[in-house]
Order: sequence, then structure tokens, then C-alpha cells
Amino acid sequence: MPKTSQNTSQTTSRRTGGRRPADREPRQAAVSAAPERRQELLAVAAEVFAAHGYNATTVRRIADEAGLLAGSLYYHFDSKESMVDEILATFLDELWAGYDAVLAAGLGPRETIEALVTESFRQIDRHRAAVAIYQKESRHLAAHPRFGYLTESQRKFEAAWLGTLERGVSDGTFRADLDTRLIYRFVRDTVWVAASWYRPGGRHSPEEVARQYLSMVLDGIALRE
Amino acid sequence: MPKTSQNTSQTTSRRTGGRRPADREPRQAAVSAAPERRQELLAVAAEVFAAHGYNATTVRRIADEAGLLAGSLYYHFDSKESMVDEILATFLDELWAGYDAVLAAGLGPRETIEALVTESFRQIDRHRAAVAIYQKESRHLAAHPRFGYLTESQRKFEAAWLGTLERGVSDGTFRADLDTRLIYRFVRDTVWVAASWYRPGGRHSPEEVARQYLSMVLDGIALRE
Amino acid sequence: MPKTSQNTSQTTSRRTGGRRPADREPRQAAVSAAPERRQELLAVAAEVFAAHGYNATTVRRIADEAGLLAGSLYYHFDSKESMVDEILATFLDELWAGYDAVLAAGLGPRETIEALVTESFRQIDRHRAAVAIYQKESRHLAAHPRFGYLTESQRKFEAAWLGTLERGVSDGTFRADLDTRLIYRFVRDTVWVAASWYRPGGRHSPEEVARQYLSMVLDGIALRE
Amino acid sequence: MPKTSQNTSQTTSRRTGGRRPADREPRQAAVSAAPERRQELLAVAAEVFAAHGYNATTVRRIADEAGLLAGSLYYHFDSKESMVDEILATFLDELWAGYDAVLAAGLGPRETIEALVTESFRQIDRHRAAVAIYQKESRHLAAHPRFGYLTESQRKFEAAWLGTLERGVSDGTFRADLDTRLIYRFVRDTVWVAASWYRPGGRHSPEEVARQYLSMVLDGIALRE
DNA sequence: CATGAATGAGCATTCATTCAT
DNA sequence: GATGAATGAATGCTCATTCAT
Repeated sequence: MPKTSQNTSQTTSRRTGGRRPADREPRQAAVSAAPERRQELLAVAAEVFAAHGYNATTVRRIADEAGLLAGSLYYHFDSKESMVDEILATFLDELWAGYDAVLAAGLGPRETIEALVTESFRQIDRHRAAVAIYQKESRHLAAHPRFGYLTESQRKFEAAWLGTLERGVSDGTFRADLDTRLIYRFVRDTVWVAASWYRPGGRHSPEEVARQYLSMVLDGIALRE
Repeated sequence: MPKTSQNTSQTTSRRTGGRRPADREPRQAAVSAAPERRQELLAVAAEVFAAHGYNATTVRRIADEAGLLAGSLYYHFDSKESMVDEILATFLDELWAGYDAVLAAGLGPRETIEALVTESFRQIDRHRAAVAIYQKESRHLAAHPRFGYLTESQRKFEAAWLGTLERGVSDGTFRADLDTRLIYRFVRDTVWVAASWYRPGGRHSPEEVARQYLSMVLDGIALRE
Repeated sequence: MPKTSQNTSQTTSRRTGGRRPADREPRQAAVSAAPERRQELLAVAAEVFAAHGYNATTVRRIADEAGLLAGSLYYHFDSKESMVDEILATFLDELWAGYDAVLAAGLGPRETIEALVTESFRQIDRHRAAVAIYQKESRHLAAHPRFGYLTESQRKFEAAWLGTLERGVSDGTFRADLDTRLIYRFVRDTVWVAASWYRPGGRHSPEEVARQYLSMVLDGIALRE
Repeated sequence: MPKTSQNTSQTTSRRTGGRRPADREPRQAAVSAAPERRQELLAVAAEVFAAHGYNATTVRRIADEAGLLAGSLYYHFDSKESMVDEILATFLDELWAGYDAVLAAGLGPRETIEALVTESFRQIDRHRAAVAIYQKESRHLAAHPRFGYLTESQRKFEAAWLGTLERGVSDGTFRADLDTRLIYRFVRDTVWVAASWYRPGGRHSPEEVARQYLSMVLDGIALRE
């Protein structure tokens, strides 16, 4: 789950050079013309994309769900593609804001992993739909140059997690008898697939889910005698 | 990953009443008109479905890859749908043959889990494409009545795993301080998502991957002092 | 290039009964709400229509070029159609003012042709965009009853030119060994297509271009010995 | 009216590297699968394009006129664009086959012009629709890289005609008192616009029209005393 | 068994136009 | 006078499927 620049946190200026925002919306809108509508529509779109998949989601369906006609969506967005784009980019921006804070905190490997997992579940809680989309679609979206930032994020993501795990193996925090890449995939998948069943407002808070997941991941499910 | 009847193991007569096989192909006509061709085509289809997703896969693409024209596929199969159907059904049949054997062996909770996980990785090894398809598409395919057996299999799957886990919690094999459903999801996802990155013939054999996964799942990744 | 009534020269009251002007704008309301703005917008529209064709020109494009939003154009004009209408009508009015003056002057065939050609190049110079639009679009616009005046103008145009040519053939001014209709088309096309490459302010003044064209048309390009 | 390679005369191997033909049609068709249908459809398309303009022509319209459904056209062609492409390219290929033969014949300036004009009217006779399309659409089609060959052809066309004219001015065949570019445009337009009114099988054969046009162009329409 | 050609329903997108503010 | 948001009809194109040969 990558991003282009990790230090900046503005919502749109990174990736593709921030050229899109100038295209349509804020013509001379200094005070801004109504970004809420855009957000509403994106929220609806994200939900539908997550439920049915990007390809299987028709623009009509999104429009229906949002209460307008299909064509009207094109007043707000350039294309169906640019909707997922904005959904994913917004999510990744926020994710990396959190991750970067964690990584900059100078914690030990175990604490870093704990913080990353907790942050991940918080993101799943806030951006469930976006995470689900990311899980299902990022692979083939990444094929388009427009979504290059997905690959970029993936790279950074792997570096952060794998690096922390290796650091932990070196200093004796984590077991050395396992293939580190296997551990990485295990932890990564374990955390993110949760988006497919997690429902915000359910039995457990994201922090609680994180706590139990961490407990399983770190200490296993077998009882120690 | 469920099936309708676990005791029978014939390749096609179970599920949804076994009505489909009568549709087109010459049943299992003694000598038969080349059932290998059918399998070849299904293998190609499975690969393409796995790589691009069911919806995104065009019948033409499958045909291209198989070296014939799109229309010609309809000599062998009723529809695109019936292709996934057969792919998934075949996979689930084999999966449940294995699972049922394990479940019938009367092992303890830990050994049962170990055997199930190992069997799962063997299936991933043999049916990588089918497993990947199952992961990505089963949710929305299950909406059609034709794929009722997917839901059915899911139910059986959950019963088997969750039952074993609960048995293990009761008898002190597994930790009691965790939400059992959370453990279930954790183990389930952990195992099956592997299909998304596992490549047969890679660094580790399925048994080796299973061993390491089991080790992580059971004992965690943290070093015990 | 015809018009309905050649004797009147007011800017809008002829054609299709002059019903449109009453539609929206404050007629020619004494002080009026800035008719210059209207002209500005029409000039922009004409330019865009000429450059990209009527159909291919979107209302948005015109608006962009004029610095307002697409919808805002509808304060000034009823429709895209009424923009071309006004552009073409204005041009034809002026063209016929010139032509009618020439035709009323009682010149001989050769002098009439010379004057018509010169007048035509003057119009191309003044209304380049309108002429280009007329060339490209009049055929299919004429299908709509609203643009009946185009057909009407065509008829008058042919009558004027063909009549003059025939008069010249009769009195020995022009060659008699050629199909008169062929001569007509030759002269007509020759003159008007110039709008597609002529750029006001270029190497030659319209009068100079007219002079050379006339020289070619009347005496040919071959050197006489 | 240009072409990429003037020496070869095969119908499709030049331009865009000849990659398109491999795309769809001749799969393994050695003997060829049915190029007649393709030609029929192209003829219909050309007619409609010529009558209503490329943009204004809907794929539905072409299909209607050809007696099939819009989608079915896509079995034969990649896109609406590739239809015009093929129409124009075929025409230009044939045009240049003729032009090149003329230019290679080593005739004097006057005879060359005569031959080019005659050849042009023959092309107008054979490819009326294509010529009309070329006249109306080449300017904006040439914007797409795919239609680069249009610009290329234009360049060659100008070189051939302008060169011949200049040769004629030098050797005293043509008048020296006129702007050569003006002569060029005059002749060029004069000839090609004829496509907008010429109807094959009409009063005059192409050769007869050519003869009269040449007579006007070379010697003018004024009677010499 | 396979091809070639066609169908028809559906999809993303465009665009002239409307209208409340 | 102009904006922002929406409409609705149309457009180019895709695709699973059919079927005569």
C-alpha cells in the first residue's frame, strides 16, 4: 500500500502531478464550490465498487444508488476510472500519513509491528470500502500507468513491513527459523483480508480486533503450557 | 469451501441435483468424444479466470488462448458460467474428498487443524487457479442459485474448522482468551489467501509452506524466551 | 449564396419571417442589454465552428473560448443552432447587399463577373469564418426548414452567376464551346473554396487575390504565344 | 493526397506498418475468408460518410444502411475510425498508383498537368465517396497520428503539382505573372471540389469533364478574339 | 468439431439543454 | 448575466451467445 511522497499529507497534490484537480472543479472556486457532493458520491461509489467489484459495477448502478442519472456523474468526475482513482488515492494518503508517523517514531520491531497492525485496522475501520477495493482490484488496476502509485505504494509497504520484520529477526524479537518473506505475506494478508468481513460498528472495535490479531500473530493460537 | 454431499466422491453427480451434466456432452459415453479436450479447455479457462477475474475474462480471450474461435467453445460448454461452474465444482469435489478423509480420521483438534492446513496447501498446489477463482468470485457467484453449492460448501467448511477450533478450546489445546470466530477467520484467510501468491514449483513445497504456516499460526512469530 | 429578399438590407427582419428575434433578446431595445456581448460571442462561435465543424463543436468549447460556462450561453442564445443561424444570416445579408448592388449596376457580363468575384473575395476577407461554415455545413443545415433561406440563397446565387455567364456566352464575351453549368461550377467553387486557405492579413489583399483569380479564370494559366 | 510509399501498390502493407491486417481478419486465412463482405460494408460506409460527414455519421446508421446491427460491424472492423482509415487509404493507394505512373512518364509540364487532372477525375469517378470524405475530413483526421499518412500524402501531392507548375513557369509553358502558390491552390481546388457535385454516370464522362476543366484552367473562359 | 457472421442487450461516455440560485 | 448541477437522449463499442455451413 504505497504512496508517492510520504512526508506530505495534502489530499491531492501528489501523484500524477496534481494536474487533475485543475481540470474541472475549482474553476475559480476560491472558497470551493461544494466538495461535499463529490465526497458523498465517492462514498457511494466506493461502497458499490467494494460490493460488486470495479468491473461489475456499472456507472448506472452508482448513479442509481446516489439518486441521479448516470450521465450526471460526469459533471463531477471524468470517468469511472477517476472515481476509483480518487477513492484509492485518498485512502492511501491517509494510510501513509499513519504509517509514516509510526515509522518515524523510532520504536522497536515488536512495537512497530503492533502499531502498524493497529493503524491498519483503524484504516480498515475508516476506509473499509476502499480497502476492499484495493484488495480486489489493485493488481489489475496497477497495469494502467495512471495507477502507478499503487505499485509504488506496494513497494514502500513491503519495505516497511519486511524491514521491520527483518530487524526483529536480527535482534531476537522474532523467530529466525522461518522464511521472512513467508512471515511478511502471512502478516500482510492476515491483516488486510479482514476488510472483507469486518463491519464497522460490529462486535469489536478496530483496536480490539487489532489486539486479538496481534496476539495470534505474535504468540499463536496454541495454548502454552 | 463446502460441498453438498461429503460421502460421495464421483466427479459430477452431486451438487444441484446433477442435472447439468445431462445437458450437452455425451454423458460419460464409454469411449466418449475426447474428454481430454474438455479438460484442456477448462484448464485454459481456469488460468485466464484466475489471472483476470471472471467478469473481466471474455469468452474470446479463453478461445484465443486455447487456439479456437469464441463460438466454438459453445460446442463444449453451455456458457461461460458453466465453465466456472465445472472448474469450481471439480476443485471442491477434490477438496472435500481430502477434508472428509481428515475429518473421518478421528484425530485430536491440533492434529486435525494441522492435517486440514496441509491438505489445503496441497489443494492450492494442485488447483491454484481454481482456488484463486474461488477466492475472488465465490461471493458474487453464490448469488445465483446455480452456485448454491458454494454457499453450502462454505457452511460445511465453517462447521468443520470452527468445530475443530472450539473442540480445541474446550480441551485446552487452543487458547480460550480469544474470540473463536476471530480465530476461525484468521486461520481461514491465512491459509487460502496464499493462493494469490503461491506458485507451484516455487521455493517451497506445499508441505513446507504448510509446516511454516502452521508453526506461525500455532505458536506465533514472536520468539519465546 | 442566396437570400430571400434582395432589396431589403436590414440585419434581421428577412428570412423565415423574422420570427426568431422575438424569442428571447430584448429586440433592439433602445439602449439594450449590450448587443456587443452578443457579437463577441458570435465571433467566438463562428471561429470555433469554422475550425472544427458545426457538429464537432460543443457548446462547452465555445463557452470555454468565450470565458463563461456552457449553460450561460443560453442566456444569450436559444440554442447552438440559433448561433449558426445568426452567423450565416448576417453573412448572407451582407453578401447580398454587395451582390445586389453589383447586379443592379447594369454592367456587361465580363464586368459583372469581375465585380462579383471581387465582392466575393471581400466577403471572404470580412467573414472568413462564416464563409467556411457556409461551405462545410450549408448542405446539411439546409435540410432543416429553419435554414430554408440557405437553399433560397443558393437558388438566387445560381441564377445570378449562371445568368451572367449565359449572357456572356450569348454576346460572345465567354466561350461557347463549354458546358455552361460546368463553367458555373468551376467559377463558383474556385472562388469560394478559397475561404479554406485564405487568411486575412496575409500576403495578398482580397482585391489582389481576386485580380489574379480573375486573370486565371478568364484567360487561363497557359502562356499565350 | 499522399501515400507513404509510392513504388509499392499492394492494398494494405504500407502505413502504420501493416500491423492491422494481422489483428483480426486473416487469422490463418490463406485463401482469404471473404473480403467481399468487407468491401460491401466499406462501400456503404463511404457513401454515408460522404453524405453526412464522418462525425455526424453514426455507426448505427451505417449498419442500418448495410442491413445489420451496429454491433455486428465490429466483427469486421475495429472501430468507426478504422473504417474511414481503410476507405481513405485504399483510395490514396490507387490515386498514387495513377499519379506515380504519370510522374514517372517524363512528360512536359503541360502534358503532366493534363494527365494529372485526367487521372484525378478518373479517381473522382471511381472513388467519389472517398474523395468527398477526404475533402471534408482530412484536415481534422490528420490530427490523429493514425492518419499521419494524410499529411504525408498532402506533402507529396503539393510537391508533385507545385513542382510541375513551377517547371512550366520556368520553361514558358505557364504564365509567369501569377503567384505560383495561388495557381496551385486554384488548380487543386478546382479539380477536387468537383467531387462534391460530380455523379458517376451523369451527363459527362470523367474524361470529358477533365477535358473541359483543363480547357478552362489552361485557356480561361473568356473568348479570345 | 470448428468457423464466420450475426444478434441484442448493455455499458461508459458525451452533449445540448434546463433551471434554481 | 452567470453558475452549478442536473437531465435524457444518443453514441461508439463490447460481449455472451446462436447458428447455418
